[in-house]
Amino acid sequence: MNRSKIHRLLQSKNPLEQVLINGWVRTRRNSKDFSFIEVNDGSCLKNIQIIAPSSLPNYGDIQRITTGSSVSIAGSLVPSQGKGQSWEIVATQISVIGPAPETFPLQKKRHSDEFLRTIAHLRPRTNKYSAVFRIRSELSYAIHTFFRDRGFRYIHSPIITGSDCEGAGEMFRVTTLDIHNPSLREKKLNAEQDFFGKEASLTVSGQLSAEMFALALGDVYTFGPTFRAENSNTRRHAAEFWMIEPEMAFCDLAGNMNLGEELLRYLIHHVLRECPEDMALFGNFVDKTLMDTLHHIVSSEFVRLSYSEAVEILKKSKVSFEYPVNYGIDLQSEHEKFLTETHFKKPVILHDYPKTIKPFYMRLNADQQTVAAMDILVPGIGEIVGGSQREERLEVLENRMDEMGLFKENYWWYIDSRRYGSAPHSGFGMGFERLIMMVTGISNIRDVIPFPRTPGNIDF
RNA sequence: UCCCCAGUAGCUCAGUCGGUAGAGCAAGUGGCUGUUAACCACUUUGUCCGCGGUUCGAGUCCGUGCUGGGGAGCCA
Repeated sequence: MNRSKIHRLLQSKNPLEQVLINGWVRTRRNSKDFSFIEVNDGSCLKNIQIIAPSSLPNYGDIQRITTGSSVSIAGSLVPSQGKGQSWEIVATQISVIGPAPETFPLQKKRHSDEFLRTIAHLRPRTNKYSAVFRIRSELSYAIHTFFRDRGFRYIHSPIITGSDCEGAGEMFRVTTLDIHNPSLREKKLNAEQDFFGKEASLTVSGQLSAEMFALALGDVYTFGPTFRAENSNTRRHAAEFWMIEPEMAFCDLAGNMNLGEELLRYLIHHVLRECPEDMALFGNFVDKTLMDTLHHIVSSEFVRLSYSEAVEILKKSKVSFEYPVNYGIDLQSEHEKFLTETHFKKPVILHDYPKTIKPFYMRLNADQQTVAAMDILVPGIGEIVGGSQREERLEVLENRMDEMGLFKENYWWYIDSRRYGSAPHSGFGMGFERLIMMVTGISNIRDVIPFPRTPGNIDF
């Protein structure tokens, strides 16, 4: 007999004579002539109720099945006589595959997120975390669908990079040199002896690679792991996270903003439609306002505002910020929060920032003072997307790099793309975990990634 | 890295004015029962985060370290 997923059985239109399920026991209750066992197999949020009649040969063992045990159950799917579920399985055969002794840490009660983080290997067996990771999977699928439908190609940009300064943050060094080897230590380690013959790091962004491919395949995107060695200790930062980076040739800043807005709306719409049960859990137990917030985001246009307009609004707001607002200074978290959560109460796309606070690759505007940058800010999360139109003019790019004191030799290939058939192009990076946080209402990034990596924490 | 808060039973937490520790859940035993995080009764469980100090006496006060959380910066 083939194993059925509980998700399918619960959607059944008719009783089924012979079914087989495998899964993990969530709870068990004894009754007079039988035992109720609730089994979850991860295929959906719901458990299926098993009726284990006392006539089963191993009924004695069945009455001692503990929460967390894995079981295999054969029987028939019948309409439930009790309230609370439409189908249940009357078992004809039950076997315990792997028992869970009483030290099993997950109880039939609510646990704190902090405790569950200490047992990250077991937390996907809870309702909330299984829902998070089903949604994470569904969002990944939707991202590929979104881009494929629009003719984008998926590019696998390298994880290990030799570009020693991509400008997006501190990098993790990659080396095969043995720091425990005293002879090498005495000789002083140097990169020429190393695997690649020069310094190598984990990527902080696939953008530069994606630009090269956009200038060949037209519209491309990357979707992969990204690494930042910043000593960030916040609920919004991880040392290893996933990022989606579309890059479009012959596309300006407005087109870039359109794509970012369209992508966010599409993804929210997708999970609301495809994962209603899991989403209801977050709406009920994580954030009561989640559904209203998401429907609002899907149905209303994002606000588009230039940096200087934003500065004006903040100055006129009469709110006493801890950090004063002034043109030329990057906006602080409290300012972004005011715009998205108090003033507009919806996502805001800020664009055209002063060039002094943005990286070299962003396209210089005609005013010579601002660059064609854009950030999408959402309530509760802050920056979820950061992007720009790229500087496609060779001389302007080289001047900018000189101004900012970069070693152009390290970027020879990047600059080369502006020498041969250069074209206007734009793109952005979207933090995948921040997207999941927005969609689920979960407030800590450590709870939306299977095994989070943060400063001082690499267990599991 | 900086600022603030917390750390007590397996989990979630209470512990008053400084007088050496408690509840619910879990676990164990028995009962009841088409039950719904079942219910009822009884039972077990402590490096009060570590180290040092003040005190006749510290879970409680002070110092320090560690761990966790929130905020800031960096950003996605």
